[in-house]
Amino acid sequence: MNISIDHKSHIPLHIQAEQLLRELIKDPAYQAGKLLPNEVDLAKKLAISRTTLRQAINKLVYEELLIRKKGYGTKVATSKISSKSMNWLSFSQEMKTRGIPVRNYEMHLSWVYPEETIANFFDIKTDKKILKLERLRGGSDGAFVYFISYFHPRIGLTGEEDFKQPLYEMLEQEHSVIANLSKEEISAISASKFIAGKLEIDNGSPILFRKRFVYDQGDRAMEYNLGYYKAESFVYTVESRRNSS
Amino acid sequence: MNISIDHKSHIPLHIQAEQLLRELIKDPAYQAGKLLPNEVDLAKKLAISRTTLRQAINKLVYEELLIRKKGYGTKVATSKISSKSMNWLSFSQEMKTRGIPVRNYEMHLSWVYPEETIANFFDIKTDKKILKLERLRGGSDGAFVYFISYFHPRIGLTGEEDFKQPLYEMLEQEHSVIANLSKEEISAISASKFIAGKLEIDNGSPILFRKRFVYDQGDRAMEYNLGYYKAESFVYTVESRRNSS
DNA sequence: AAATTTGGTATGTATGTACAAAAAGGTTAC
DNA sequence: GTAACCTTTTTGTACATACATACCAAATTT
Repeated sequence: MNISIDHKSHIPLHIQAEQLLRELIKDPAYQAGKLLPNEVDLAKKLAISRTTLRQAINKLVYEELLIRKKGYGTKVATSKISSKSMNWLSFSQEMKTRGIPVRNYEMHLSWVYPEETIANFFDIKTDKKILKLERLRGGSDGAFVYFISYFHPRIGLTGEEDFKQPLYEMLEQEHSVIANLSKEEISAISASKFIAGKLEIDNGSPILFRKRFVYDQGDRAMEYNLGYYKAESFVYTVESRRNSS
Repeated sequence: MNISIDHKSHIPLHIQAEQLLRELIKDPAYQAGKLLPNEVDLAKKLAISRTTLRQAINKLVYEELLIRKKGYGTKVATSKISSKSMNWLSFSQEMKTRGIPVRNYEMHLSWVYPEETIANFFDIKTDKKILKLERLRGGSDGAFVYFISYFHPRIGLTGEEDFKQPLYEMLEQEHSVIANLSKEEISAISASKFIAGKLEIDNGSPILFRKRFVYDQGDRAMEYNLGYYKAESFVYTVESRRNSS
């Protein structure tokens, strides 16, 4: 076992050291809390400089796999963090689980020149129009969310699709595009005049604002979505668990 | 402006450099894609070594705020989704990853009879007082969040603990209670008079409100936490992936 | 005009060195 | 006993230096 460092390899030493460490800390003894060899000794043993070794250790420290303590040593973190277990739901599905029937109050399709941020996200130029979908949606007693979606040209949307059925199902069936990864930013903002008008609330009322960056199976940007939720009517829930081992 | 490095300060140079960079890249010119000054020049200008500067840059690269290209330069990442999907972070940790030093503006401990909802969550009676911790926290330029925490009596908090250090670390070390599961509800609300007063904003301003139910390793309720975030100052990020793999 | 070479620039890799600061454990004095 | 001090161990901070490698653009050749 006991892999070692190959100085003649074209693979950088700190990368080799990093991989070596990853293997090393799989040892139950280390998982149980045993201290790693100290930096100076380990560097000597691997025949690399302390600086190079630290480069490797630092990476694992950043990933919260290792914990270092000055004057004490380095050990494997007791429980690493991962907050998967996520709620990957479209709006329709979200509402269904809440038992609320969805209604579309307004729908508007248009072709627009993308703003800078969107063009950057899609990695396209700003001189080519893309499809913009706006929807005012809610339950039986009124609208409570305004959505704006932009789609990557790669998908090949014509604007003739049926946007009344669940969006992601349609994309999957009609265009073989599967949403795979979503990065979301949730914040609170004041309602602009436009949004306040749509949601029929006072100007400046609190809005739960959700930006959503959606990627396909190849982790390529596919949709940029903005959601403006009427304050009282929407709660975003997140469940995260620490997983030891 | 143009902050510089204080060699006499007790704050490590690479930390100073890191904060300086964080400020620097807020400049719209850099956000637009302009290249940062090259390492050698910048190090010279700041009167620190290239190694030290690289330490700072590396951290931002890890956070996906900066992108470096060999033979080309360093620029601000285009879609700066603040990465790190881990919503499992204590407030102190959250701030640390953002490079904002935490300050406690107010702290108040009290023993109160739990409200119905809290008693239900903890599965206790309402006639026994529990510990309530209120904290007004923020950065160097003002408070931006008001926290209210209730703790399960099982933990055995006396109120004499040091609540200035990171909460979950303290609980783990002093009371061997490890937070394991967290369910969160995020919504937007209007600031009540009380909260508006604490955060020094107008009555009715938008607030990002986070309810947090925290469970220990045995999935037993341990903390009930309410967070009122000043609107502009906090964005909640979530990253979720469909697991078809 | 198009393809290729080359040089300049910037980051990437790697080492050696020195001292600082925190933690742990042992020693001494009371 | 135990509190205060000292010593050792280990990570933290910081610098100077050298060469490697990728990217870009300008000069050169085809």
